[in-house]
Amino acid sequence: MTAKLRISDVAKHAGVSPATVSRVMNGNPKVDPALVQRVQDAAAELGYTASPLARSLALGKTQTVAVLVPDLGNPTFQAILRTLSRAAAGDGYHVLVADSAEVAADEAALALQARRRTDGVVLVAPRMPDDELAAALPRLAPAVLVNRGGDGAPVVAADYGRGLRELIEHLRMLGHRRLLYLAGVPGSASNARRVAAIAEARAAHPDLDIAEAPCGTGFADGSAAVATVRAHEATAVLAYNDLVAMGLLSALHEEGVAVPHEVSVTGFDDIPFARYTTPPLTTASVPTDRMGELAWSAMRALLEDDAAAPPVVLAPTLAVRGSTAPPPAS
Amino acid sequence: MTAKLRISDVAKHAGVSPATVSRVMNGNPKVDPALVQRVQDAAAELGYTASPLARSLALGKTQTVAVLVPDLGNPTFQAILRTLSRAAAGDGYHVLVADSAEVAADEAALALQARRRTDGVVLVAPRMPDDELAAALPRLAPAVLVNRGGDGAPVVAADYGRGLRELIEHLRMLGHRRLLYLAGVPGSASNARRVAAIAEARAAHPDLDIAEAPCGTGFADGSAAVATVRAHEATAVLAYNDLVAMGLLSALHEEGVAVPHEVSVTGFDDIPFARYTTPPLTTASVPTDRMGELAWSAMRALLEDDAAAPPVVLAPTLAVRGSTAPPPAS
DNA sequence: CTGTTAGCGCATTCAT
DNA sequence: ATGAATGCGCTAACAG
Repeated sequence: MTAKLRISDVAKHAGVSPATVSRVMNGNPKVDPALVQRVQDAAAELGYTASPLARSLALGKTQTVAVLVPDLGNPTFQAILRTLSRAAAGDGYHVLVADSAEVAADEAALALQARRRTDGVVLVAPRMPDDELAAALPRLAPAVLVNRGGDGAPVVAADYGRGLRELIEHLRMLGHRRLLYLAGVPGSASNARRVAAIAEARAAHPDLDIAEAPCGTGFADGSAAVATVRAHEATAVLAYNDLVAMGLLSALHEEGVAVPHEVSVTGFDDIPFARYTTPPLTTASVPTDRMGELAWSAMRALLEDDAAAPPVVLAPTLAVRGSTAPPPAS
Repeated sequence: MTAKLRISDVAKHAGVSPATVSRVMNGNPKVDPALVQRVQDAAAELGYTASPLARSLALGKTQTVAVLVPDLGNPTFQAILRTLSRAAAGDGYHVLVADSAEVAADEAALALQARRRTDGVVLVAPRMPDDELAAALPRLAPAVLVNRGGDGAPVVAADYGRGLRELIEHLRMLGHRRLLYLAGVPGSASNARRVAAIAEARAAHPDLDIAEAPCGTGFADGSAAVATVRAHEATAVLAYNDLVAMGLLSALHEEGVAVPHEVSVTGFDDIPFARYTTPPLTTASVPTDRMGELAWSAMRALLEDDAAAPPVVLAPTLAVRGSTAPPPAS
């Protein structure tokens, strides 16, 4: 009963040719209603479903897209994958995931490989150098870029610079003048945007003193940065992202430093856990769900409408919570 | 140069037959070394790579497995997907992901559909009823079950009952006698295991008073349970999982209830964020990474060794952190 | 060892 | 409107 059925089996059972069965299965309008019925009955009776594999080979389309992420453990990428996956499923597409495990050197090869089994690929925050990306893009098309610029592919990104600017402005309005930025990976595009935003803020507000310290992108990095933070005279800390902020919050708590009473802390991304830290984290909320949806829309446009979607840059929104407050009276 | 190359193109370029090219590409040992070289050169020169699609159709194998999860937003499933995906990639396999969005009624269909494009499917904590699962399994084979029992498929699971027992024992040793269990979804297998463990504990320790209250599985549920918790006289709360515990911790903090001084709280799963809550969460650490690896091993065994792996039940380990302490002297 | 033939399962010309 | 042939791109069985 679970034997593999071919289209010819159904054809015989219905007393028609394989071609007719194919037409019926694909809803081809120019078939005799009577035959349609007979074929459908036969198919139902046998429990037949066309082989997606054979179909893919014949049609040249797999109804599947690949999504390449640097790390499936990163909340931001998880959120994007989740919404993208659901949106794609809504349109009858499947998703093949590839995790480069943050090894930039493997990305291009992984993407190419995944692309060959699919109709297109979504590159989420690819870490590979610009020239490598530019070289790979033509071979990957149709492709969509998330959180990374590039030529030859629609882009869906968040405006990290703007997010940090708003965070800085928020702290400034609270009265903070001495800030400390805990940087992410030096080479990354996201970090560069933030650094640029800091430069702008300095120019716009000469009374603002913003120091920068190397840090990292995870809990442990934030936790380890506690010494640096205490050594500085800053009254507020801009963590690279929520993970770093959470690590810092945790370490600060252990050392008995009150947040936000003695020092304010901000994150970035607004991951689901951000609102449940102690105190709840003030952060720049990146609309990852929307990004996942838009990335799919862009891909679908390339796939079906054959038209490239215009670049989309989403503005993070400020989420003010308990980890920021006016600086201590001193 | 990016034109689609067929095997025949390489064959002509090398002056051999397509079959020979195929043999070379697949490392067939019985080919003249000279020809091997010529074919490899030709392939390299043209930049040829065999079409995975055509290969799949001819071989009847896709080198891809499907992973069905109830929710890509759940940290536990994310962790399993992550390690599973990397393990599979290590063996040259790809992963197709399907998210049922917690709609149990769609699971079987989704799994079947995904299975047709792949060589096997890993069902992670499927929510569908037992009879439906039993009916679907034969059609899904080869399949691997994670955190859910079933006939006809290798099982990789965590011993939730044991985890809760250890948590209870930990609290008992601390001196707690009145506990409150915040339950998950009533119908779920995971919840049933915990409830059974509670029954055992009651039987073993008559002096233990363990109440149960319906709650849920997310932050919001835990947060909303704060009223229930305060109404009870319990000195310790066993949250269904870490998310519930975090929501509760947060709400408790807002209401000025000191943890663990006034009340102890335990979680379950040990998600990455558990050690960064305030206070850090005492929880039963479920080895999700190991589970992802084992699930892949089981699948690979079915795929390549054609042998079913024996069921594996992993014991969670107690992670004692700051959210539990002896009950208040009262 | 190598080339030729025949599928894998389906969609789609092309005739009728 | 339907059936018969042809191709999608590759691998395997079969000769030679």
